[in-house]
Amino acid sequence: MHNPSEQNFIQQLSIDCVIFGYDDNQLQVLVNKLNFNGDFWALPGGFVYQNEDIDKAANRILHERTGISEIYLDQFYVFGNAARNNLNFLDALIALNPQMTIEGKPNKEEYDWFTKRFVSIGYYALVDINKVVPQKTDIDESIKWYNIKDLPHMIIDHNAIVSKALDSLRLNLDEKLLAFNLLSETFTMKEAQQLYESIFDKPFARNNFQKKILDLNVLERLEKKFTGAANKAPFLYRIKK
Amino acid sequence: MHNPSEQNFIQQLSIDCVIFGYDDNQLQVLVNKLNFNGDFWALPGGFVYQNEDIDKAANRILHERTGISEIYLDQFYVFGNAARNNLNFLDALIALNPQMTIEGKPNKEEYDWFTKRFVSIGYYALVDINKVVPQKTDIDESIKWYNIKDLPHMIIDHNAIVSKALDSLRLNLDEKLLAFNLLSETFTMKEAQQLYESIFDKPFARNNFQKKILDLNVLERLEKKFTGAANKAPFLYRIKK
DNA sequence: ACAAAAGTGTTTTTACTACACCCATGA
DNA sequence: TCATGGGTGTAGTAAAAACACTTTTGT
Repeated sequence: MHNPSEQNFIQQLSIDCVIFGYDDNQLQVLVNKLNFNGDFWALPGGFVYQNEDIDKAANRILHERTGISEIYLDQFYVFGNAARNNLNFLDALIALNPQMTIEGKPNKEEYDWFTKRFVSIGYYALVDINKVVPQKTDIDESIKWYNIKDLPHMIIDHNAIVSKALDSLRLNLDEKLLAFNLLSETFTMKEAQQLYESIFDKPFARNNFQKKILDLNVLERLEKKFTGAANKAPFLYRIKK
Repeated sequence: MHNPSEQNFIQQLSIDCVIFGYDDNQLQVLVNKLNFNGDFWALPGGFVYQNEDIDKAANRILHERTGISEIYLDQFYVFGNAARNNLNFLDALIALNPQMTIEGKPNKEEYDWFTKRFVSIGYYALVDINKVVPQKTDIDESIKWYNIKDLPHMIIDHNAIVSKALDSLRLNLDEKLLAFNLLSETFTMKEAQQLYESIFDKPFARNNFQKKILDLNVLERLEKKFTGAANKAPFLYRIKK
């Protein structure tokens, strides 16, 4: 685990990323499991270099974890409760990881920075799940997509951060036409509808949905997609360039 | 000027407050003029104690400057460009304030913390301008209300912070019914309309505005307000408890 | 021919806007 | 009685939701 003070990071400031993907008709969130004994999950996050814009830092973290850049990314909230520190997490960690102690006590110097209170800026990203190869860092045992309705219990307030990210996504969805970032380059209207339904967790009327989306005037209709099913083949769409 | 590192503040993190009031049919913003030679204006701001929630810190800063608490307060954005520091400000300051130098150079130690890059959390507040007695701190020469259309040129990105705050206010206005925080406890429909018109900088139709606001079902109608004018007396309204 | 799912058109409802009228008030 | 501004009702318009029908596809 890196000591941010050694790396010219801003102290006590972190960035947490809620990376949304879409698969299996459900919203998915990228979560890593930490590389310690015990089950500790966390959102991908990081710190801000002294000479780095916070937006750049969020992009860097995202690129490290997903391998892609030029992804949609939006700052949505700052989590800054005074109680927001890693003390509980460290206690649980120490109990299960005796190698982290010296004569039964945690190595105070090494973990001092880490147990301080952190103010964390929340960013959410929307990515095409097929273009992403999740990347572990050295503190991760694994990094995987989890259905947003079935997330593990994460450290600190990371579950609450996901909730708030989803609220912000819903608010900004229509305004910024950003849902399509979650789909592959071409998609059918039904896929778009199912995506919207999974984000808002409610059904939409098929015909009215199509009308509403096409009236946005941002999609172009391509060829039909023949699936072999015994029914009318749907058109494929793509975002207008 | 306080050195935040001496006061157990989180380093390189600040809070800037856009305090909105309403007077003279126009939105007003509380701005202080700094207590140095030269014309330096800044938004009321401050820092976050190690053991203090960021929301509490914003409330504390607001209370210091306005004397009131339980005011509407909302975090709206984080300003975190790497170039966001006080170097330009300090240069201008030094040029006009020779007493701040030692043998022609600024006292490096004293201003070191101050010239670092700061990440600032923006909060906006809505206050009843009549209940506020603006409070100077020791770094202020004055603190005054300025018409939002006629703000002075402020340090760093403070003018941009006000713009962003106004955008957020407009977006949240209907949703959170918070405009009425800017009015005194009882008000006429015309006053409410003029407030909305000043916030959105456009006219509303009188009858439709009344219908829309009353349909929100958050106001109760009180007695009439007789002004002595030769016309029908308007009703007073108050937010339902 | 049939079921399934896609495309499209029509009606209904709702919300918003524009226009119009009447009423209270004090000079 | 008059001008002024406030309250309210109604008609028109546009957007959203509900309903209905037709077309394409492979078995």
